[in-house]
Amino acid sequence: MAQELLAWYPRHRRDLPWRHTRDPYAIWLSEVILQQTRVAQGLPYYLDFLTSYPTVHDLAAAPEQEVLRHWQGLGYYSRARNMHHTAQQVVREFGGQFPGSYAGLRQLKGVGPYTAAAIASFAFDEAVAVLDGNVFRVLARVFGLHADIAAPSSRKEFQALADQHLPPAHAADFNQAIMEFGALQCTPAKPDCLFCPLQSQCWAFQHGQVALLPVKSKAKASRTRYFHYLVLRHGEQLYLKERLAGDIWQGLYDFALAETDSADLPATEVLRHVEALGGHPDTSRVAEDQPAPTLRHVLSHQKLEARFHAVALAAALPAATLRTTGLRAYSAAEIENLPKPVLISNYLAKVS
DNA sequence: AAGCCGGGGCA
DNA sequence: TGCCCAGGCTT
Repeated sequence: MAQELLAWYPRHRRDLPWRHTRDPYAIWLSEVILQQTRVAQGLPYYLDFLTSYPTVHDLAAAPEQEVLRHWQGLGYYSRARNMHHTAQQVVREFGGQFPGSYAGLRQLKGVGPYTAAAIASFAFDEAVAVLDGNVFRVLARVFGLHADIAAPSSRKEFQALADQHLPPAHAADFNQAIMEFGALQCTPAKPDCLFCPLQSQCWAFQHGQVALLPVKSKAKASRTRYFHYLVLRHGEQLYLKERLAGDIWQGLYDFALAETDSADLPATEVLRHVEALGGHPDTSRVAEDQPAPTLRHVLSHQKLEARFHAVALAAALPAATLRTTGLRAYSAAEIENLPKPVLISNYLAKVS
């Protein structure tokens, strides 16, 4: 298998920027960005990060909020927070040098089994096999493995197989090759079996089970949440707050939020929430602020139905409210520079 | 082992 | 609508 993949790779590989470097920092950056992310989506972010933060020292010196703003739209924001934390750790504890082994890399926050193996093999030629969604799929089909790839217990079986087939002298190329092969040839749907170099040795092809493998148990259904945002405006400023730990979008900014179990929130309830914040609506403007736009937003595990209730205030919110809620008035220019969930960006684009 | 954490592209 | 994507952290 390794021989076929190593022959296939140079003829089909995509020309991607992180394949032209041995710099562990650049490779680490690309791997963190590409976790659960398609190449096409991650590529512009990789270029932006490398331009904005050419070295690990630059990234470590940046404020976390600025890093999150650059990450805006990529999702899984803990990746950005962990990445920033790790940059500071690498500078402070290792003099700006990344650990040079799988075991050392594995100690870094946000660097799990996949990413450690990727960096160790790509940057340091260490003979450790990567295991990502592509590798799971290729191995399941070629070797006819029916273990549930969503179950943590089946990892050992796949990892052993990958390690066994990894040519120690060609670790980097083999890892790149098998992932690229999964991304381009042995795809989830409609793989190109007709012109596949592994056809003669592929268990799934020989047994007509390509479409049945890999086996993956279904994720449980996601829940629906109803967000009622109070878009409080005073003059030319809007009130926003930072989202805290314990829920989605930690570290990003949104509006004052009332979450209920209904898509509707009567005007009297909106008013009650505004007054609870010490806000006094400018009654002369209430009419023009209706109706409240609704945006739907789908996450991997939640469906959000968000209604944006715009309220013009006759006066600024009291200082006590700002202290207890974290709300603050921002100008449009300031808001542009805050890291925000795509849902909030979409709303702002819609009303501006 | 299970739950949680985004967003986009595609059939 | 459902599935997948160069996964990792917390409980």
